[in-house]
Amino acid sequence: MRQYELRRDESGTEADDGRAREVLQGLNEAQRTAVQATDGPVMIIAGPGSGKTRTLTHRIAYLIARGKAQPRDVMALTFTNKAAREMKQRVQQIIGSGSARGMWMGTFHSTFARLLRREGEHIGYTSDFSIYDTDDTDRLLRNLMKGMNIDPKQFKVRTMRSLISSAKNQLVSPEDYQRMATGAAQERAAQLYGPYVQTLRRANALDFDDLLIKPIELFETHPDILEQYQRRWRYLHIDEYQDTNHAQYKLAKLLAARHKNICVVGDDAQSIYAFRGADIGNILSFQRDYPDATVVRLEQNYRSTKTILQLADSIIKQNEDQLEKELWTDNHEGEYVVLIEALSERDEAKKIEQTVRDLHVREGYSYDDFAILYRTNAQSRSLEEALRRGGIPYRVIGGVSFYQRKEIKDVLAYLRLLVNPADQASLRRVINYPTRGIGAKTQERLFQYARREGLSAWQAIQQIDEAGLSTRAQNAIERFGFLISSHAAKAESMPADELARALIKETGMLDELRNENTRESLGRWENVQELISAIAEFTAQAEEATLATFLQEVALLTDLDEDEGQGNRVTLMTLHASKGLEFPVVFVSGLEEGLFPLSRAAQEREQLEEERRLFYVGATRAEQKLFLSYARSRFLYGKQESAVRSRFLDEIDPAVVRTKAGGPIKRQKDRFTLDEGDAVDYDEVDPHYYRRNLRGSKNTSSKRTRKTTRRASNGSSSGRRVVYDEGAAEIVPGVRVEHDHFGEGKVQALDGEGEQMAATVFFQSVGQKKLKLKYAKLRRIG
DNA sequence: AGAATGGACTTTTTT
DNA sequence: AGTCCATTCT
Repeated sequence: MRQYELRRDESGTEADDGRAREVLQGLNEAQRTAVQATDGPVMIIAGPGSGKTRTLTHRIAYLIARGKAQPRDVMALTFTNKAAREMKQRVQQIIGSGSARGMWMGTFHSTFARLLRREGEHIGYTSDFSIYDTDDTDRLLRNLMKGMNIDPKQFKVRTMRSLISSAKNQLVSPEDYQRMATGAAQERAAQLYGPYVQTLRRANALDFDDLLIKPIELFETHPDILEQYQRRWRYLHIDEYQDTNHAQYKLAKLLAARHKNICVVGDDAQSIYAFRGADIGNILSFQRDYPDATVVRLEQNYRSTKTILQLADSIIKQNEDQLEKELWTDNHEGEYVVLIEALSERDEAKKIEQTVRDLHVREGYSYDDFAILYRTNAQSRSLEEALRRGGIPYRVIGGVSFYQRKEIKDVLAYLRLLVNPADQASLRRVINYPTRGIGAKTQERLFQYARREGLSAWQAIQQIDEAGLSTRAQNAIERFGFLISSHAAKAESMPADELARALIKETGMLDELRNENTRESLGRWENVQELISAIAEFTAQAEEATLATFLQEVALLTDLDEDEGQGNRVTLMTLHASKGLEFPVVFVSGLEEGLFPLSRAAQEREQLEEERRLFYVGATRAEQKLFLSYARSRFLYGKQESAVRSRFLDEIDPAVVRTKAGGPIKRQKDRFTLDEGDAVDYDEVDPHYYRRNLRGSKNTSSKRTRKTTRRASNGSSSGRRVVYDEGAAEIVPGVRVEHDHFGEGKVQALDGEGEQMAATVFFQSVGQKKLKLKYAKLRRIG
């Protein structure tokens, strides 16, 4: 594509028209309509693989090419930082380098963090505020709960956090929430909400929700500032609009109110973040908010084969809530979608690994053509093991990312404390790490003293001699105070990376890691070094290159933002993380009841529909080949559990799916009929049945329906599933065995390893016995 | 103060 | 299996 110089002062000339025409090249009719609708509100309803981000990008380029807007008039809000980066690069590719300068592109969170850096002082935040992630807020909440005698066993911290979070997102104040809270959990959350907000405030800290609601507060209390930004951002673009929450919706509305040049892109069928407060209603009601909106549908799919699209369509058709949309593609028919059936999660992983290897060797796919998707992060383990065994390079996205690692968070906490001494969460985190003689008791006294005197913890440290502590404790605290303040004093004169290095060195963290001298501790040591390089790199090239900015941006980074990166590797990630990506070959694994859909989600229609959309998202990541897999038993939470394959497999169009052997797939209903011939109805089966513990038969659910009781007790018939595993002993829970003395019995459970392996067996003659396999000669029968 | 040990409990997705 | 907690040991 030809490059253009940006000529700011010649907008509207013929040359610019030519440039604008070029921006439209390679777009289909619908995409062009969306690009050219430059005035007023626009909603683009776009299916997967329809080039929606591309359309948005070209629209921005078009606005500039046509002279409708200067780069600084444009704002684009994306789902990930990476998406923003790519969009910026694309715009520059299309209309010339440097042409995106001054554009605000980024996620909602990073964009409004930036805004608060500039304007936060108007509502009482200095620009070096700390951003608390869920780890920090959970700690903080746990402390509050302790102080208020709320039992964390009865009311989980994460539950409290998410209740408070949704109240915040709904813009409900602590006072109002106290009034409207119903039920024990909500009432507790209402109790915590006020103190929680105050603690954050005192710490000059913001949580993720604050990054959105504080700007709203700012705009509502300072109309002049709002107007200034309304004037500036004349063109507002929002990608993945179906995943915006109420606060984001409100922000968009405020900013667009003046010019109404708001362009949103989204797909209601891909809304998968309701648990985080995303409101699918935002996209469904866009036309109500902007009655004169231009609505464009992007229905042509450029990504997937006809077969894959047909499968995806058969999934999403099952949902009641959706906007009308007819997806189609010019692509090839493609191959059947393949269902991989496995006996255990190890077996599943092995079969996936073999398939990857096979396609790599026989069909020449490169490793980065593959993505393996799963519902929960815990599932990556067995897949990783299989890939490692097979010598296939891979990378895992999500899970514990670099900036979530303990050693990194520790260092970051030190640095945050330097920048923002009010930051209480960080102070608590590092005050006694590495251990320096400030134990729990001393800390408690310190915080008590601070509270009594109405001081921040940091202020209390400054005057610790008045706190009446033992000399030893006092000295330890003074030393810690000096450690922080002496380095904070150097912050002005020293480059951030050097400062970080000096501080870390003096804390003794590095020595401790080195002395431990294990592979893990050396890895951690390297991570810390890497962090210091990252700080150096950031300060060398960022626009606002302060340590505070670094810390804020780092808090908002995700694994997804990482560059595709080095090397040719298979990608492993959750279905959620796969949003917006595409791969030639995709595996959707773990299609089992209770896992996908998750058992909690299967209860209510709305949640079940979200799971189904998640399946839809996963399936539509695939360009050429799609594999679905499930295992008949799975090792979860320390136990081997049996599993029934997912109801989603029954919902998909059987005409496009084949088993690995090439045969048509059998429907669940055919396989798991009861003796009487009744078909299995998912709604009637106790969900616990699916995840019944095969070992230890005691804790089977008491709330089984009549049908399932009958089914569970009827030994060898079609409903019974038994755990097998390749290479595993013949003796596994569920099999019938024979013993020289006791006769026939059934294995209930296995435990211990190697020599110590013992089986709990129920014998008809003598009842339950626990026998060491080494001594008892058990023979498997049947 | 801090390390070591044992028991209870886990059971989702993430900006 | 891993984590968090309380208790006990050093």
